[in-house]
Amino acid sequence: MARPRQFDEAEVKVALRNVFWQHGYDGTSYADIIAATGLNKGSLYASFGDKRALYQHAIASYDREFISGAVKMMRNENLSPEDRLKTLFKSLISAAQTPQGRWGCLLCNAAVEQSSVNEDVETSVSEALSRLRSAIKFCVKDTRAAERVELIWTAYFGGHVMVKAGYSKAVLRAHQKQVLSLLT
Amino acid sequence: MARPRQFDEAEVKVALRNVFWQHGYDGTSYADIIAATGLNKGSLYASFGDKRALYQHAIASYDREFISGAVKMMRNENLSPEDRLKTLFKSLISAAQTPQGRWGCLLCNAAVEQSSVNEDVETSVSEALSRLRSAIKFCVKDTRAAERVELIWTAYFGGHVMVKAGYSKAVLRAHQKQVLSLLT
DNA sequence: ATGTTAATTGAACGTGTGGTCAAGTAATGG
DNA sequence: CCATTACTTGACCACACGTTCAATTAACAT
Repeated sequence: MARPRQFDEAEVKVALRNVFWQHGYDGTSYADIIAATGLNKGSLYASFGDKRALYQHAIASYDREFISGAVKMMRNENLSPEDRLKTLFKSLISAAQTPQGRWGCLLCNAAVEQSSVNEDVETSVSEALSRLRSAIKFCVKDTRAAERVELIWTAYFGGHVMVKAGYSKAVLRAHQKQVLSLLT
Repeated sequence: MARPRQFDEAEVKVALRNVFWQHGYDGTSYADIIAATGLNKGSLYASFGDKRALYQHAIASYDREFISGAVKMMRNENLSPEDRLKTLFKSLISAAQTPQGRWGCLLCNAAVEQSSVNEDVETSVSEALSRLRSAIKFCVKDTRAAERVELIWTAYFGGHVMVKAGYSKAVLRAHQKQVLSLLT
C-alpha cells in the first residue's frame, strides 16, 4: 500500500533517551535530536509528536531500561539484600568514571529541571521514583534497615547529584560502604 | 562627579538569586531577569556581566545566605548534634509545603542542570557542597553517625530532589526521622 | 505499468533569544 | 551654569528556537 517507515522505532527511542539524558530538556535542540536520531523534523513530528512528547518517550525509555532493571534486581530474592544494595550503589561508582555515567540519572535530572514546569513529567517521574522506593523497601524488609527506606532511597538519588556535581569515585565508594553498613 | 547607581546591588543580587532559583538557568530569560530586578539589559551587562555571570552571582548569593547559614548551624556547638541535624532536615519538610521551597536547592539544581556544561558552575557548586559536607562531619564527629557523613550528606540533597519531584511532607518527615535515628 | 497511500524531506515561518550600542539623563566639580 | 562623567534606556542585531507544510519519494495493490 504505502511507503513503510525507514527507521526502527525502538532505536529512535533509545537515541531520544540518550540525547535528552545528556543535555536535559532545554539543553537539547532539534539540531541535536536530528543528529542523534537520524530523522528530521517532519518525521519526528509525524511519528512521535512535539518536543515535550519526545521527552516523554525518553523518560519512558529510561524507565523501561534502567529503572525497571534496578527494580527487578532489588526484588530478586536469589540475591541477598546486601548484594542487591551493593549492586545498586555500585552503579553510582561506575557512573562517576564514565562519560555516560556523568549524565546522572535521567529521572533525577527531569525532576529537577522539568517537574515544576511540566505536569506530565512530574507524574511519570514521581511514579518511577516511587516504584524504586517500593523495590528498596522490599529488599530491606527483613534487615536492620527495614525502617530506613527513605534514607536509602534519597541517598541513592543524592548520589546521582554528586555524580553530576563532579565528585570522584572515592566519595561514592565511601557512600556505598555507609549504605551497606545500615544492614548490619 | 558622575551619576550614581539607582539600585541597591545587594537587592539586585537577591532578585537574581530568586529568579534563577525558581526557573533554572535555561528556564530564565532576560525578560524574567528584567522583571525580577527592575534593571534593564544595559545596566545588567554594565554592572554584572553576561547571563553566565548573573548566574554566578545568584549562586554566590544562595551560598552566602543559605549554605553558609546551614554550615554555621551545623558547627554550632551550643546545640546538640541531634538538634542540628533535626533542623537541617526540617528545612526539607518546610520546603515541601511552600512554593519557594518547591524551587528546591539552587546548588543542587545548578549541579544537575549546569555542572556538566559550565566549569565555573561546577567549581563553585562542588566547593559549596563540600563545605556542607565538612560541616555535617563536624556535627556528627562524636556520635554513632561519625562514619556516615556521606550518607547523611547525599540524603539531604536527595531529599531536595524529592521536593522538586513533588513528594509531600509525609515522606520527608519519615526521611528526617530515619536520618536522626542514625545518631543513636 | 500505474495509481494510491504514507513516509520523508528541507525550506520557510514567526517568535524569542542573548547581547550590543548610541542617545538620553542625572549627579557632581569647577 | 556649564562641562564632565557615569548610569540608564530601549531600540536594534543576528541568530537559534520549535513548529509547519507543500513537494517529493518509495513501496505495495491492482
